[in-house]
Amino acid sequence: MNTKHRLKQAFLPATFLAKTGIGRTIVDLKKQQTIFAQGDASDSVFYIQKGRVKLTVISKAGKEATIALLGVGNFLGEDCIAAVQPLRMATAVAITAASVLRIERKEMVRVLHNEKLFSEVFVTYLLTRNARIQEDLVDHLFNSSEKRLARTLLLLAQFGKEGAPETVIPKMSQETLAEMIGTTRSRVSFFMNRFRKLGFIEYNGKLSVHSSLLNVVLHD
Amino acid sequence: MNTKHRLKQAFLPATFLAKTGIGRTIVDLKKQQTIFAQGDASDSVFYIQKGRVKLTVISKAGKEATIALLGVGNFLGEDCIAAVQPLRMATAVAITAASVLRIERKEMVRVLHNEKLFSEVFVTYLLTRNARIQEDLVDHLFNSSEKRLARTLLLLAQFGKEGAPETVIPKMSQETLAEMIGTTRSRVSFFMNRFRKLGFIEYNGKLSVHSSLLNVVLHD
DNA sequence: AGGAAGTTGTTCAGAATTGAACATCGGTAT
DNA sequence: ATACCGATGTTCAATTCTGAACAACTTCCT
Repeated sequence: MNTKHRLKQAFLPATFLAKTGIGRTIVDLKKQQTIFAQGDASDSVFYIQKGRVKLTVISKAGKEATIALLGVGNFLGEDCIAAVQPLRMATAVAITAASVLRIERKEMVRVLHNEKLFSEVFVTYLLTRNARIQEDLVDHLFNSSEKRLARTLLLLAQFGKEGAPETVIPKMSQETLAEMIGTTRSRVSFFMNRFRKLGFIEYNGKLSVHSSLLNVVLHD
Repeated sequence: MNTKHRLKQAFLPATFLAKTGIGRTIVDLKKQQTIFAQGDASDSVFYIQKGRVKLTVISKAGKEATIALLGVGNFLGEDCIAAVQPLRMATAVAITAASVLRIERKEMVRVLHNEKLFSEVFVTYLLTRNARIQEDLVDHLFNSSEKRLARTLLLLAQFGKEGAPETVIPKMSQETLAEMIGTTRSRVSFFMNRFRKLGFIEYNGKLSVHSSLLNVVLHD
C-alpha cells in the first residue's frame, strides 16, 4: 500500500471518525458525566461512538429543557465550526457510559475543507438534524402536550434501530420527558397512566411502547 | 485570464450563486407566488437573491404554521440534497416580489462535492440555520406566547440589517404572526395592543418596534 | 434493617390559552 | 355611493396547563 493510498484510507469518514491523531482524541465518559456546559468556551466538535448523550438548555428563569437526545453516529457541539458563537449554547451530558471522539475546531475545519467524503457525510448529517429539529418545532406549533408525549415516546422507541412492533425504551425519568416536550412532570405522569390504561404502553421496570400509541398522534 | 482561472472564478460562491448555467436557472416571482408546495416532488434547491419567502406547514387537522421567514442569502428546499425525503415537507411562498436561483439536485451535489469554497459556505449556512431553528424550539419550551410574540417582532425588526434603535417591520398580518408563534390571532391582537399601550411598538400603516420591547423578553 | 434520596401517582386552585363570535374599520370593485 | 371583503379589536365560556403540594413506592447507601 503506497503512501497516497494510506492517506486516502485514513480519511474515509468511518476511518477518520474511529481514529485518534493530531487534534483528535477519544474521550471515555461515565454515566452522568458532563462533556461540556452551557457557557463554556467552544473550540471542539464531538462524534459519538458509543452511548447516549442528552443536550439541555437552561433558561434565565432557571428552568431546564432537553432539546435533544443523541446516539451513536451523531455529532455534538458542531455549532462552533461556524465560529459565530464561541460559547456552548447548551449542556451535553452522557446519560449512559459513552465514548466520543473529540475533534478540535481547527482540525475539523481542515478535514471538512480537504476531504470530500467526510464533508459529504457531515452535510448529510446537518441536513438530517435540521429536518429533525424542524419537526420538533412543528410538533410544538400544532400539537397538545399529550400528543407531543406520544410522539416523543414513539421516536424513542425507534431510537436504536428498525422497530419491532413493540419496543423497549431506555430508562428515562418523567422529569426528563417533561423537559423534552415542554410541560410539567405531573402532566407526564397523568398521560403515561392514561396511555397505560388504554394499553398503548406498558411498564414495570422496562417501558415498552406499542404501535397502537400511533392512534394518539394520528387521530384528529 | 486563462481557462483555469476563469473556472475557479466561476465557482466562488458569490459568483456561482449569481449565474445561471447547466442545472441552474433564475426564477422571478411575484408577490404571493408559490415556489413549491408541501408534498411536491423535491429535486432542486433554491437560493434567494432578492425578496422574502415564507415557509409554512399544514397539519393533518388543516391548521397552518409558519416555520420560517427567509431572506436574501438563504437557501430553500435544501433537505432534498440528502435525498432521504423526496417530497417537500413544507410550502414556500414569496411574500414580496422575489428572485431565486433554482439549482437542480444533481448540480448542487456536484458543486458541493467539487468546490471547497462553496461547500464551506453551505456548511456555515446549515449550521447557522440549525442554531436558529433550535432557538425557536427553545423559545417554545420556555416562553409564553406573549414573550414569543415579542421575540418574533424583535427578530423581524433585525431581519433586514443592523438595527437602528427603532426599526420598521414589513407588513405582516396578525394571522401570519399567530402562525409563527403558535397561537391564535385574537391573542396576537391582544398582545399587540398591550405592547402599543406600553409604548413598545407603534403602528398606523407601518409597524415600528422600539428596543424597549426587549423588556418583555428579558424580564422574568 | 433503617434511613435518605429520588421517582411516581394524584389532586387542585389559579392562570393561561383556545375557539368562536360579533363589531368596527379601511380598502376597492362595480 | 354601496356592497363586499379582509384585517383588526374585543369579549367570553370552555378547555388546558401550571405549580405546588403530599403520599406511596423504589433504590441505594451504610
